[in-house]
This record gives sequence, structure tokens and C-alpha cells, in this order.
Amino acid sequence: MGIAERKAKEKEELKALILSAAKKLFAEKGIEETTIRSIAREIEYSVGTVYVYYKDKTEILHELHQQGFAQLGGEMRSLFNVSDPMERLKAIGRTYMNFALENTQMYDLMFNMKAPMEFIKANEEKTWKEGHGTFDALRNTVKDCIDHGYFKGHQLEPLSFAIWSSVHGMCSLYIRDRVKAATGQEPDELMGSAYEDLMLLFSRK
Amino acid sequence: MGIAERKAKEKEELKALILSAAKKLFAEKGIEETTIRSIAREIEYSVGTVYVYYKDKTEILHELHQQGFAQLGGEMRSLFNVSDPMERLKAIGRTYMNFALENTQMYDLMFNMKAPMEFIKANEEKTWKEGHGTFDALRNTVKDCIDHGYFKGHQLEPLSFAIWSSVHGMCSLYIRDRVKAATGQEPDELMGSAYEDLMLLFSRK
DNA sequence: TTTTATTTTGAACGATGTTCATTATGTTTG
DNA sequence: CAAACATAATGAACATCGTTCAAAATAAAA
Repeated sequence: MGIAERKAKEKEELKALILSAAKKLFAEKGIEETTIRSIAREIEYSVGTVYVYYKDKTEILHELHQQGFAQLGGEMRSLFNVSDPMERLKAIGRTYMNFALENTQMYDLMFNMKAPMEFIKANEEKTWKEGHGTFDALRNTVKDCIDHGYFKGHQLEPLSFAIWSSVHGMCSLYIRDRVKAATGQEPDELMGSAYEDLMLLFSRK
Repeated sequence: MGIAERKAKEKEELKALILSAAKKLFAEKGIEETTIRSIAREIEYSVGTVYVYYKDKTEILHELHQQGFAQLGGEMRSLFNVSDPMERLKAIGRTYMNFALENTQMYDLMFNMKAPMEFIKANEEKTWKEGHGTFDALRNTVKDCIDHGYFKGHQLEPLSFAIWSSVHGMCSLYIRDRVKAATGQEPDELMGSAYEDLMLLFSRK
């Protein structure tokens, strides 16, 4: 079955080619501006071909969003060896925020856009594995912090969500262009100092 | 000049009619699904007429977004008489969150969508008056809290932004459908308990 | 009544996501 | 090698979107 094998490989290659073109384009021009036609033009195939390999645009966005989680997850895993739990929490937050600021379009897709969630619902995939996994990492670290005397009187689940929300909120406001307009401060500076203020709040015993 | 007067009034009325139709439709069906054609159909005028009164869709969205700020601002003003600053901060946060949960589409427009910000940029309105005003109310309250011994060691500006971010983050994740998927908890319950956890964190002297 | 000004209209344009009969290419078989 | 079959690629066509603008309808003025 050498031929069937090669064919299958070629199909996979073209699928990956489409995906990488989409990734490139939407990091460059943004998600909204990345059309199926522009992807087809980029890889020098016709529009129709894109639809042979992906059933619609949300499927492409969903796969990209998974790639994003793979990257973020990888960066997070490299922090698991930080033994002090509060230090680890801070490191996770920083990594998360840096990821958002350096990959604004991808972050937007992962945590703001509706397309990936719609794909999940439409395909009866009950759970959002990627997001779930990332949140687990945070919750475990928060648990460690509580066990080490931080966050007295707090409940694990709501607290973990609140912590995630606070960093996500900063990133989201930044990406959606509300920071400068509301505060009058320089966004990039404010993000750094606000993050430190947040961590100061979290790390009080 | 009775006629010119009446004409001007009629123009204003039609403008308002378009806006209210848009508001109704997008609270019902969502912003993305509210098209210029559907607005025209709702008020029983042609598409072209809409463009006589609004230069494009972002202008409509911008006006709606201003209405949203007027409403939120009004609800906030009624809390200015709460004398204890930490109580006021908590009340502001609750009001803000309730507004978001009860007017998801409007909140989305005000703090997530790009259209209103693009309109502001395109029209050389240097500042985002509405957002700026709302943030000022928060900052003043945070200032009062600091003066009363809360948030020791924190800086006003970054701290205020961090507080805003944390509540906005929760609302944003809720509206963009990430809460259940990531945490596994029931969103509506979690929002409440997470808010309390957040306030517990803020109110520690 | 005729002329002028204003308001409303909807066909038309370009761009989007998507579909599918047709064409082109590659593989197998007689 | 040629004919039959299978697979892959194509791009015109469709519906919908925001938007434009010459033409028609209506109102005001002369």
C-alpha cells in the first residue's frame, strides 16, 4: 500500500499547508481580514480546494486555536518545576500575559472569538479539552498556594476563576483597544505595573 | 420658520427610530446578526434611507454604545452617596457586573467590539469620553479606599486598572462562552462566588 | 400650475463564505 | 499501451453583507 500511504501523506501535507498559510495571514493582517480566498491565493490553489480539506472556516479557526493552546500549554509546562507555589503562580501569569501580548491575534481567537466555541458545539465535542487543561494547571497551582497559607478564607474554584479573569481582563482590554482610551496611560507600561499590583495583591499572606 | 423646524424634528425622529430599531434587534438577535437590511425592514423604510441618516454601520454602533454608557453611568451615579469607600467599590463592581450579565450584547459592544473604537479613531475624536468617565468614577473610589487604609503599597493608576480588569475579565469570559468550558462549573453560580472571592481579596486591610 | 428643493428608493457593486457540476490528474486494469 | 476508473482540483454561481447613487416620489416655493 505504498501509494495509498503517499496519498494520505500528501493530503496531510496540503492540510498543514493551508493551516500554516492561514496562521501566517492572520498574524499579519488579523483574523477578520483573512479570507478563504486570501488563503487560497497564498498557497496558490483555488478556493474550492480549501473546502476539500476543511469543511468551513470555523474548522480552520478551531485548528489554529488548538495550535495556540499547544504552544501556550508548552510554555506553561516548563514552569511546573518552579517549586515555590506563589512564584509558580506569578510565572504562569507572566507567561500567559506575554503570550497574549506577543500573539494578540491568536490570543483573541483563543479567548475572545466565538468561532472556535461554535465549532465545538456544532461537533458535539462536549468539552473544551485545551482550555480545560490550561485552567487545571492554574487551579493546581492555586491549590498549592492555599496549602502554603495564601488566600486564606477563599474557595479554590471561584478564586482560580477570579485570578484567571483578572489577567485575562487586562489582556482583553489591551487587545480590544480600551486601555489607553479609558485610563489615559501608555498601555504597554500600564500592563506591566498593573500586573505587579495584581501579584502584590495575590501574594499577601 | 415653522416648516424648517418641523422638518428638523422629523429628521431627528427618524434618526431615533433607526437607532431604537437597531437596539431592539441587536438585543434580540445579537450584533452580528443585526444587518442594515434588517433594521430597514423593521422600520419599514428602504436600506438607502438608513444611509441618509447614518453614514455607516459603525456610526450606528457607536451611538448605541454611547447609550449603553449613559445607562451604566446613570446606575453608577446612584452609588456615589455610599459613604464607606470599600462598600462603594463593591457596589460599583456589582452594578457593573449585573449590567454586563443583563445586557450581554450591549456590554460586548461597549468593551469588546472593535467598531466603536474604530469610529472614534476615524472621526478624530481624540478621547473616549464615555469610557474615560466611567473609569474616573472607579479611580476616585479606589483613591478613597487607599486613603482609608486599603491597598497598602499599591499605586492608584495600575491598581484601578487591575480592579477594572478583573471584573471585566469575568464578564468577558462569561459572554464569550469560556466559563463552563474551562472550569466545568455552572457559569451563573460561579460568577457570583468568584465576585465575592475577588471582593474578599480587595477588602483586606 | 410650474419650478425648485428635499426625501426616499432599490438596483447595482464589490467582497464574503460556501457549494457543486465540470475538468484535470493520477491509478488500475484488460 | 489504451481504456476505464478513482481521486483531486477547479472556478463559476449563489446568497448575503455593507455601501453607493442616479432616478423617482414627495413636499415646498414661486
